[in-house]
Amino acid sequence: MVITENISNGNNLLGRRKAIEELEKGREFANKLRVVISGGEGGVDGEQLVEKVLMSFTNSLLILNKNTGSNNCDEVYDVPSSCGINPTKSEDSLESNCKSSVHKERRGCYKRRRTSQVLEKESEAPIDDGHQWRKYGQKVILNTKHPRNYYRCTHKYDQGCLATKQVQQVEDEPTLYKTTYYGNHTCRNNLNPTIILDESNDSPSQSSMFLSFDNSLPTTNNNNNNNNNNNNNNNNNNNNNNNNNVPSCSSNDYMISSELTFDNYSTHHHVNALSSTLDSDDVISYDPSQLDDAIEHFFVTNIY
DNA sequence: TATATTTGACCCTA
DNA sequence: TAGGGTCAAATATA
Repeated sequence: MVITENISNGNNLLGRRKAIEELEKGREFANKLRVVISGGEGGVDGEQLVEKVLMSFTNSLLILNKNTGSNNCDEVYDVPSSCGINPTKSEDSLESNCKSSVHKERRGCYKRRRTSQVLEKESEAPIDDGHQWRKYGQKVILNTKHPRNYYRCTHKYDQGCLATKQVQQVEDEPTLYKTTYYGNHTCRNNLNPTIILDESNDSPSQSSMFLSFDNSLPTTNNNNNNNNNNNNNNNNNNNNNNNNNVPSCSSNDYMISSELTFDNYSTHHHVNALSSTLDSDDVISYDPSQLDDAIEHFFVTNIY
């Protein structure tokens, strides 16, 4: 794998070299995994390979993050204690729970989110990111012309997914919408890769996508769930023409922008490793011709 | 009928 | 204490 790096503040060459080694390992494991998946090689534990791949990527990111010296974005929201979440119940039945007198007394007992772990994105139109959102509020914000819209993940109650987003029209550019994402999607839909592709933009410089390397999310232990997820995702695909997933910022999340060419994409998307922990100016450019299909497939099918 | 949206109220945090 | 995030009843929609 040829990797050209433009990490402006990544002066730790040794660390970067290690990162590259880890990425190469990841590719190697992914290749083996591809063989396993295709049924060609018996006796090889696919789950172990997945874990190795994830470990390689995680190590790489740790190294890169270490080089950049930032450590933010470790936030996970607290679930409001007042509204006991029972995943076995439907959302509405849970909302009914929340409508109980006990809950009513605790109305508003939420914790205001801290300001970290956010991802902001501006787009010509409200982003259809592939997740199912439910609007729960609208608020006029001081000194703004347009109200701010509040959305939560549809699976907040049935799966305890705490991801939320806010959408607000940009004042200066009425055609622009600023979408701010908070929290990770923990719902099963999130097994789609966390990729934001703004295909509406012709200019590569305006397009970006977001990949999450968060290996804390369900992987091999949820094979059954994964299958279900695939079904869910298919359903979601039906519901969403532009199935872009919502990113959320964690220590393992990376913003990818336009310099990486995925063969499966008609447009070119460069890798601009803008992570929660990397400075926005930090760029890792990968030689597109060297990107292995298996890695790509891995990204698309397993990450986040 | 089920699900989603609207909107005023509630109340936590800066 | 004002502003902003969330709740939840009312309403709309499929």
